[in-house]
Amino acid sequence: MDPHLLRTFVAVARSASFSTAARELGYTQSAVSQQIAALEADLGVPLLRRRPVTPTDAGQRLLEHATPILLRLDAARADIRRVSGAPPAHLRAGASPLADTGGLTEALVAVRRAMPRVSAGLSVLGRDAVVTGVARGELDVGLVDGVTAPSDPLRLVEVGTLSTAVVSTGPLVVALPASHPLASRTALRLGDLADAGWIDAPDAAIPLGQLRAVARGDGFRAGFRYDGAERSVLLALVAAGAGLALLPGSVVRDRPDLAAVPLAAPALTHRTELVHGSLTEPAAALTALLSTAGRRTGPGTTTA
Amino acid sequence: MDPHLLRTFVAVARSASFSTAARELGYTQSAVSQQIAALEADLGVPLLRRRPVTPTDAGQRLLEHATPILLRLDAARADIRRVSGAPPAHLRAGASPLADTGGLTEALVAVRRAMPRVSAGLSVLGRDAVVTGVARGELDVGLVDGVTAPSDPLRLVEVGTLSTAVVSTGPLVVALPASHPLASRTALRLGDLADAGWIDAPDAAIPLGQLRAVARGDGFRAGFRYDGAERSVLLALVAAGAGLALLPGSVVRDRPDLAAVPLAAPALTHRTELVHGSLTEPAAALTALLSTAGRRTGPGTTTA
DNA sequence: CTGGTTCCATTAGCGATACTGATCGGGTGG
DNA sequence: CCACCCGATCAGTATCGCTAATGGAACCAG
Repeated sequence: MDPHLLRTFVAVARSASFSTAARELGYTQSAVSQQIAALEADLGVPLLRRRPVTPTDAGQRLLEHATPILLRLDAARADIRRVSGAPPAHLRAGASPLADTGGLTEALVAVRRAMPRVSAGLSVLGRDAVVTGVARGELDVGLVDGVTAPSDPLRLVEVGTLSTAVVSTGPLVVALPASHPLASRTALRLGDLADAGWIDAPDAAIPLGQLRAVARGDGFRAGFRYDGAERSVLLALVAAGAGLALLPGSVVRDRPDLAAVPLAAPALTHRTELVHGSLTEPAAALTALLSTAGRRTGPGTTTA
Repeated sequence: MDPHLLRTFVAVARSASFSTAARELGYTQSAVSQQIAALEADLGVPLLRRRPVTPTDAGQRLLEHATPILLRLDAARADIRRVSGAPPAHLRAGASPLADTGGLTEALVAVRRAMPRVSAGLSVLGRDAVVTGVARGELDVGLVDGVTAPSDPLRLVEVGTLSTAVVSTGPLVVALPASHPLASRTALRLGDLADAGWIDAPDAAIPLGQLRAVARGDGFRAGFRYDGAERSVLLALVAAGAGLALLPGSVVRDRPDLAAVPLAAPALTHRTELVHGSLTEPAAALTALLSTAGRRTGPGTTTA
């Protein structure tokens, strides 16, 4: 179970082709074939059906493990690189689309003022991509948002020794067209809306999957899917009656054709958390500027 | 970052000796020396100080990653073995000392009656050992107990694709000597007891570390440590005034020299959860007998 | 100070490993 | 039925990773 073999196994399974994977990885087709054979010999089970190339049950299981293992190996590398070597001259931040970046932008600018030689960058990415980016060392800090009960931590992808700190929390609102029968309510219960028509907009609103996980209720069926991250487009969809959307209260500006009704029950808040590994020098300056609320640390970790 | 190298690195760091680790692993000392050198060359950093053998900062970081990575690799192996190959003729269960094994013992016996050819076994282990044992495939099912807010899952060691199900929940009680001033109370708030003298008995009572993590309060200092798992000894210690202990209500039998006062706040319950990977045939029979309450599944997993 | 001991590093040599390039064979589509 | 695509297999070779032997530093006893 050499990581090398795992990596090519993942590539083969993803591309459903030995030869394509070989080209991707810079091997010959023969090498890939032998690597897969070695893996199968080691585990004593066929992992792939050939022609067409499809994972077997065992292969599927291995795939589910391989990605996190490879991620964790990268994370270890990145972690070690951070503690050794000179402090880097850049500061790369990542944020999920709905994260509260208010403090971050200011802090980034402030760090650049204090350390003019460091270049700064900010990328907006999916929630998981932010966390894995930080783990891999491609980002120095990440800002991730999500929905939880007020006292619970966000449920992030587990990658080991990352620290988190709460940056801000706020209410959630249901966005409805102004003409909707519930638009005049002052508060809404989620249970009443399980059967409403929702827009599934993973990048522009709270993803319905996350909602189902937290609310434990089933339902929340998507009648419409929006794959962009543009908030104004999403709100236009809501106004046009494509469905409802759950959003952090802070992002819904007053619009005449929309109503934004606070969520009353269950008690859920929108929260953005700061994620980072052991801090490089510029990143430490940044987090110092951001750390207002109480610090918290991932399981099995201590904050320096 | 071959797992092979990681494994010997962990062994060397643990034993603080190249030669001892070599003997443990069945290598020559030379091989171990070369493996460590290879790892250091790969990462570009010294991982160990020699004479005496001590991890450097980078080595320490690597150690924190290596154990979970190796565990996860073992878990992948075990997972694959479970889906392939004949159903095993044994059923190995593990349970943490305070887990509610009431239903389990009956279920084990029932499975043996239904499938006379399977041999059954039960091991009482530490909480983490139960979870890692299940992950590694050394156990087919595990019963783990812990303390949480009523609607929260137990915070288990993260090893990937394990499923969990609630088996039972119950109240928590504070065990006090009968002569204690608070012994006559009908309920106690944990906040009032942060500064009391506690007995830290990780195997015989709720570990104070878990208590601190869940209650978010600091304090709960240990005035006395008991490393056994014998409940009667712990209760005798409490009666003798060595300190307080937090226990699941169900395990404190009436004793004249003891009081067991329910915990009123914060709202915490004692819960035992069933942990398992994909189920072998006998294990499936067992869990079917145990699954009364609602099923729940770990992040990133689906229950079959 | 000296000889012995312990421990890790280094080197030489050898067997195993893992790659490339070429070839084979089966399945597919024109 | 032929051409082609794709994965398996084989031969050959370079590299890797092990053992065995040796080297050198630190430590200890006398």
